[in-house]
Amino acid sequence: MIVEVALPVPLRGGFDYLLPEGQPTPTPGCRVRVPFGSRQLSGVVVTIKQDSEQPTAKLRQLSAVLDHQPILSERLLEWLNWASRYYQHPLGDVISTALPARLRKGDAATIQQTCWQLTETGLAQDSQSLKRAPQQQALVERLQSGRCDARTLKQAFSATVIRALEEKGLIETVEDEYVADTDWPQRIHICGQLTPNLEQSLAITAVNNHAQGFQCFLLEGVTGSGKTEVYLQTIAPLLKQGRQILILVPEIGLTPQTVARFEQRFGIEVAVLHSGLTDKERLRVWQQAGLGEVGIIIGTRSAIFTPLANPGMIIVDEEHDGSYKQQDGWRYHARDLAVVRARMEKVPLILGSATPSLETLNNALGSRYQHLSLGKRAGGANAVKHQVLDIKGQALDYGLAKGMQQRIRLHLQQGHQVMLFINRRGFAPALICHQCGHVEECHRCERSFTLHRQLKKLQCHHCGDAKVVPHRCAACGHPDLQPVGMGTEQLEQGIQRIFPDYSAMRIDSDSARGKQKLHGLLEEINQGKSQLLIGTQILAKGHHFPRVSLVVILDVDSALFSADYRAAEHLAQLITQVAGRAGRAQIQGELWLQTHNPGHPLLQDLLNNGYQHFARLALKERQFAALPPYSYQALFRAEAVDGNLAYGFLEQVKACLQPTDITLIGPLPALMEKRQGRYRMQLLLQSDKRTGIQQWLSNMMSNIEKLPLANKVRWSLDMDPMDFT
DNA sequence: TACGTTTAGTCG
DNA sequence: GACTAAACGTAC
Repeated sequence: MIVEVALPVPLRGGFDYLLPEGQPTPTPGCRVRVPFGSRQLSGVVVTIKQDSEQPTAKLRQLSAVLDHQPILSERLLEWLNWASRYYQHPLGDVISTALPARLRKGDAATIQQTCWQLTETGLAQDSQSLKRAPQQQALVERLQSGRCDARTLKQAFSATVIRALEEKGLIETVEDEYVADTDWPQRIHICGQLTPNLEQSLAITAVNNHAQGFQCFLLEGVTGSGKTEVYLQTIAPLLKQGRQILILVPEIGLTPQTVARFEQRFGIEVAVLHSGLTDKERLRVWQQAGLGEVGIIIGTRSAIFTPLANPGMIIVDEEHDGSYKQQDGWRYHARDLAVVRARMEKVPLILGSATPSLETLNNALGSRYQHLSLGKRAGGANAVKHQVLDIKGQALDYGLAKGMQQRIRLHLQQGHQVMLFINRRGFAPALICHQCGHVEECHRCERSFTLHRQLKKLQCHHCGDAKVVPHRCAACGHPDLQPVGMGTEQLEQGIQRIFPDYSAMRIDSDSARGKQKLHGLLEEINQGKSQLLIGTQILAKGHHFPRVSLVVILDVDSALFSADYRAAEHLAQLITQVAGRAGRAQIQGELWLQTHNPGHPLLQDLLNNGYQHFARLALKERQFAALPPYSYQALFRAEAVDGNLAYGFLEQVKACLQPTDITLIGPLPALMEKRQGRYRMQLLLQSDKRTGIQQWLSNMMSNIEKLPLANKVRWSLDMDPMDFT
């Protein structure tokens, strides 16, 4: 018997081991401990086979089998196998990212629980002898029908009763296998269900009609159109059947309110997976979900790996959100993995967004996904008016044109709140010497340091390096150092100067360090403590600001002319999301964009015709330029202290490619050419057929790994890259 | 020659 | 990725 094991090492393929005599054969999905070089590693059994391609002499024996039951179901294992091939990432590493840290380290996968049972004397004794202690008598009688776990017993009997019987030697504790508690479907009690409007009804019916098999839905609904209500009503019948629902939300969107809404509607506990959990808590949720003890699991990106005993549906909320893409190690996209998982589990998948990604929209328009639209804002809130302000040749105070200042004042005087967006943290993005023009730069990234006045520091936003603000120019020694450009800190200070009678609040990742703090600040905003809100994108996600009537985006030009072809899409999403979160029925909301290019066609289209129309136009542009989703990309990244090595490696990769239908672009320097002291190069593969790239990669990856420069540079492959920094 | 440091190669 | 043995460099 040969056991093939996937190990958490950056090497392709499994490793074969011999099963020691007398050992029970582990099934695929079980963890095992194996000798690997000079150390012991734990991995997961992938297959059991009769013979190995390796010479038998080379094979070593398994050290131990860690699980009696597989911790990964056959289906999950098959899914991860697919993912490993699709992303061209080693299976061992894929499996290890999919497992909770505790299981990776080899902790027990089964839950042990403490149970009470009668001792031998307890069994022999007649319970009538305890007549004078009715509680104790009841307890003994309860245990006569079998052991009972400590938690349940504590609910029925006081600790004193238990202790008394223990001291009498009638009962004792014993460690026992945990029995899953799966009666939550009976506890479901639907409350507070809203009457759906026509569009919501249509969407709910459409999903219900396909609830028993795989079907992918795009639920495109403007903010406030009641997407959540559709989720709630489509999952209700599934939950009642005891089927589990997995919900993915963006990192920033996982709020206690979201969780509370699901708990209130169904009256059952919702399991939550987010970055704040300890390893132990995370393992517990993983186990509960796998045993079928929880009906609803809400989590961020990595929650897609949660096992489900009886899956009913997967929902990816705000599917366009960038946080679904893992940006290091195995660069998976949780939304894309969700599609494949739903297909394998034979359950429906809902992708929800007010501003769907062009990839998803394209799938919906091409009928691969069923397209459901919610166009009306529930509760009759007015649509926010979009307008542009041409700032060509205008004098700006802290980035604000005079006309804009007047408009802001108008809204403030009406007692409303005003929100200002700028895409830069800190005080100023650079510090320049007024005498010689020298700019303070991070030597590891060759980018200017951002000035943080509050922290009294210069900080590199690319590597996190920080130093104290110098008093003199490092080049000429002159003390006249001036900030250039503007960030949130400076805007806050400036806006306070222009509007001294109103209070300003800044919300960015500096001021809102820590999740709790962000929620606190958002609370304060909605209580009306500040009238002027200054922030970065962090403000745009997941929160409503009913008192805000005016939103200003200070600079949209950088996105319109970015080297990243997705920048316009992301800007449009930001603008639409922001507009959707401001204002309410009684207040006519306004959104203003300051730009030097008021006539830009995409901007005009967005303003006049809304995101839906813009997205279709942007898709046409992508099609014309043969960009995703009309072509498929894979990106080789390489970095090294010596830029020539990174370049040379990618040249070697390029040389592996025979002329085929794959277009190669590069090697080119990354958009951020140097980072943390390393030069970064990229080689982009593009093809109009996904299979073309896939085939070439699966044939070539092992050759690429053996290239002479492959272990001299740090390199990685990014399937469906989302950014080119 | 003894020691610390970098590098190439391997892992079943 | 982590580890080891070999190669290399340096001090005495």
